[in-house]
This record gives sequence, C-alpha cells and structure tokens, in this order.
Amino acid sequence: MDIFSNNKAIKLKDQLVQGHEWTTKLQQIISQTGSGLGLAEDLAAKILGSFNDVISSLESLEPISSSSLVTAVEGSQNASCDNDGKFEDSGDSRKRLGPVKGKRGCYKRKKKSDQTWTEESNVLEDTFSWRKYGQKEILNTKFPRSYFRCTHKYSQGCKATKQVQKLELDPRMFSITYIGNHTCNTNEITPAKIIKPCVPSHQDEIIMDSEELKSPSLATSMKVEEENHHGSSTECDLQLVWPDMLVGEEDNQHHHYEEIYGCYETSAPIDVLDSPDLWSWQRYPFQQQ
DNA sequence: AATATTTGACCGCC
DNA sequence: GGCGGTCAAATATT
Repeated sequence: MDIFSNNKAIKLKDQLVQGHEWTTKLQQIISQTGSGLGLAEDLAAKILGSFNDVISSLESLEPISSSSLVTAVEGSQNASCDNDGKFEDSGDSRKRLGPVKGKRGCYKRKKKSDQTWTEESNVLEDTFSWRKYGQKEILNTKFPRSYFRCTHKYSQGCKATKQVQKLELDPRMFSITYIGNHTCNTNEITPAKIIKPCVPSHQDEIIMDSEELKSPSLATSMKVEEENHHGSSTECDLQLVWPDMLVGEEDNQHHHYEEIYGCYETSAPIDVLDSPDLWSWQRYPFQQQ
C-alpha cells in the first residue's frame, strides 16, 4: 500500500541508479582530467553519497529485489496472447512454421505506462545491454526510430525496451525512451563506484559518439564495430543506430552493420580479458531465441 | 554453429 | 486505413 510498492518507486530507483552511475562517470572523468579539480571531485563524491543514501533508503523501505521487480512489472505488459510473451517452449516456437503469412503470433500492443520516460542525451549510454529488434521510419520525422529490447528478454523474461531516435533539432542528440523497468538482475547495478568511462583502446573498436568521446568522456554502453572508419566518429555515431542514414561519404561504406555491446566494468575476471583497458566489451550473453 | 542485426511483414490502436 | 510497435526469416558476424 505504501508508495514504494508501486511502479513509480521502481522507476524512481532506476533513475536514481542511473544518476548515480552518471555521477560516477563524471567523477572518473574529473579524476582522470587531473590536477586542480579537487573541489569538483569532492562534489562528485558528495553527490554519489547522496545517491547511495537515497537508494539504500528506498531499498530498506521496500526491498525492490529483482523478484519483486518482476512482480511489479508483470501485468503492465503482456506482450502476446496467452503465453504472456514468455516463449517458454523451445526458442524456435516463435518462428514461423512455414511460409504462412498472415499469422504472426497475436500480441497485444503495450500501453505506455508510467514506467515510460524519455531522456535526451548525446550518448546512448546506460548500464544495460540491449538488442536491436527493429527500426522504423516515423512519419514527419527525419530520422528513423530504433527499437531495442533487453538482451535478457528471453533468458530472464526482462521486458524492458527502449526506443532511440535522433533529434531533428540537434542531430547530435538522441531521444531515448525507456519503456518498462529491467527485471533482469545481471549487471543491473554494477558497483558504480568503480565504473570507468568507456575509452576505446583500439580504433577498430571505436564507438560512437563524436570527437569528444575520444577523450575520456561520457561512457557508452554501445559499441560499433565498423571496419571502414573513413568518416568522422560522428558518423560512427550515426551508424550505430542508423547505418543507412549516413550522408556524404556513404559511397565508401560497405554497409557493415553495427553490433551493440554492453559495456561492463571488469571487477571480476570474465571471459573477455584481452582488453588492455579495464573495460571489457562483453558480448551479449548467449540466449536462445 | 551460435548469436546478432536487418528489414519487410504483420498486428493493434487510433 | 494509416501509423507505429513487434515479429521473425534472411542474412551477417564471430
């Protein structure tokens, strides 16, 4: 009955966690920038402390464990007819049984709930791993909209999705709409205190966002693996979501499609350790479809 | 072979 | 019927 049992609390917590992480990244940037920023570093530490306090208070009031998150989120999004989008029977059950058109599994369109919020950002950064599942041209908009779902949708039933669209007014910015909260519990709340900004160490592993990201800057959770980096990194950025929307030097492109990786901090040795930096670009966990 | 992305088709809502 | 969100076969990548 208290407010912490509802979805808003979950969203609130997610946003706090996000704020915490961004602050952490900011702190890292500050500390890497070096001298003369002690005050800023102090301030970032204080902000982090506040985030920690609020988050832990929230958790103590109502343990929002991943299981309770599942409960909270379920019911707001029943994706398909009766099986609730669980695809519990062998992953292949979702595939068409043959060249039968006109019978795609019936599904209910999600309604946007209060678990939907939009951010504008110049980075496509967050702590979750996403998998793109669609892209659409949107009427009267210049840029297409890309649709992402949580990588753990099938393995853990996480129903979080997000939509990303470039802003017309400022094509360097993205409008990112998050729909639903994550119910997956892997990497959900990485120990943000030691999160470092994603600094790609190899050119071929560059990511996205424009020149300034080559300097330690805001981290990103997405990675483009583009082998023909003739263009600016801004183009990488564009290619991340709209590989076909490149203007200009597009003729040189071989249309290698982007891949998206979750960017995780390696506190424990995981399988990808050849990364010279402290980040490991973890491929999306295996999963059956 | 396993997994991810692309992209046209399909579906529900307005 | 149009539009936007999702599905899933085909294709690309690792």
